[in-house]
Amino acid sequence: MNEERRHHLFDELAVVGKAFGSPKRLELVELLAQGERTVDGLARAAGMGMSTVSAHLQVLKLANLVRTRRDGTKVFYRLAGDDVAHLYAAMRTVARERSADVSQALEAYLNLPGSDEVGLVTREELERMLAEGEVTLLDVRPPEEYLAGHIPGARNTPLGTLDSELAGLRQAPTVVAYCRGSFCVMAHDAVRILGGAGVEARRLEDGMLEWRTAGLPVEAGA
Amino acid sequence: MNEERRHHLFDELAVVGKAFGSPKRLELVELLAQGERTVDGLARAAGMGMSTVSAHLQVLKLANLVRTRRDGTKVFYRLAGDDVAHLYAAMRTVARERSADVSQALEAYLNLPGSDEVGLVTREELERMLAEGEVTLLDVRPPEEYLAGHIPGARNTPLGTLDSELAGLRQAPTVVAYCRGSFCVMAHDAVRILGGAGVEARRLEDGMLEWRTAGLPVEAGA
DNA sequence: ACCGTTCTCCAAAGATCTTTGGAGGAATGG
DNA sequence: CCATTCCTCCAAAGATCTTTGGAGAACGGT
Repeated sequence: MNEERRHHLFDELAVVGKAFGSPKRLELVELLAQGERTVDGLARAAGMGMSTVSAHLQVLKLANLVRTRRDGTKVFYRLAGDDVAHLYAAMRTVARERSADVSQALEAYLNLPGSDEVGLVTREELERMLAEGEVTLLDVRPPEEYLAGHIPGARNTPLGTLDSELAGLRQAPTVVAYCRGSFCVMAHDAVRILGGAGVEARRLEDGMLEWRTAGLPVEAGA
Repeated sequence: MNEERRHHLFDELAVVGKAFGSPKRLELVELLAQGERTVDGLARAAGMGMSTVSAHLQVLKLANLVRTRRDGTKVFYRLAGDDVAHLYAAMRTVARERSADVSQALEAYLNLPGSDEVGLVTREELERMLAEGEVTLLDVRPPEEYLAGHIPGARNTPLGTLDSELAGLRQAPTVVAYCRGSFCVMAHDAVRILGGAGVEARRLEDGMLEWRTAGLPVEAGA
């Protein structure tokens, strides 16, 4: 009779755990950590079918990890709070530090051709550089994510548009690129592309997710 | 070709998530957070079959969340590190704060007859009381867990033995009881039992798990 | 009212997870 | 070297999850 209640408690707790137990759902959380998105925005970005995305979002919603907002025919999903982003980030960190499989998979994903880890910039360094105004900060994520929130002072230059920015960047002071976070490949790609075109660029060691969870200021809109 | 690598990364990450996605496994993690245990120690404490426990432990091991140590014919399992206990605690907190179902299930489990939440003691208060030596601190967990680590200065008085301690406790200064943590019912029961026998006891607001993850000193053995 | 858009819900097939008893492996002690 | 203890592995049944296409609901525009 009390045993039952304990089981019920852990059953409910497992609902939250299960929500983090599917790769597809984790991809969605990773995207939602960048800001709110519509269902088909997510489907498009993650390369999944709409029904599939919707089903996974229901699971996240049942676990109270996401909330929704309706605007016309569109439904926007967002994380239910900062604590959810924190939890996701914590899980990622534990996974990466504990599991050799995770860290290998991460390296394989990020270091596609070969390692180019010269000139990493820490958050603290970046803050200092921004305060002194001696940095060109590039947010290389897709525009929607930039609009939903970016580091104050950053300019949105999605990967596809980098080519047309080369001329300007050649004369710029220190160029620093960032993207979603430490599980995101875009800033790696950007630094590689820029380097190949003769623009020396450095990379922020992590990204927007970590910037947010560190409680640093975020700017939204253009 | 790169898409594949991303999927592989999230697949690996989900292995860790899935490990937290089963109620039985969460019960085991809750027990392991108190200290190392043998397989059948866990089976006994959680009321599960040995094969079942062993299977769940393999899942946790595959996710690198637990480690094993062999002593004779026995195999001891323990959490792989403090970060795992932290992650579990963080998940519990998010679940409790976000999900009404979890907090209701928790209340139903803890407040069995009715609420008796008078005289909660915070960690800070307890530290002060311990420093001034004006407290009788009761660890009401089973002996194995007490031996594996307890708050310095605590005396082990498992629930079943409380009756025989009543005489002594009536003369003791402030009595404070604690158990595993905020999802554990034993300290609630202890305060209720003591109160019913005319011993005024207070309860530490959480328990050993939170004490540990706060980085406070832990004493092992007798 | 009707249509197009966006999303949710449903049903069914396929995949994965959980539980179980029992066989088998590892270590110990006689 | 045999018996015992403690644990892991195996196989199979049952339960649960995931994915899918398509029906249908909510909404805005015409």
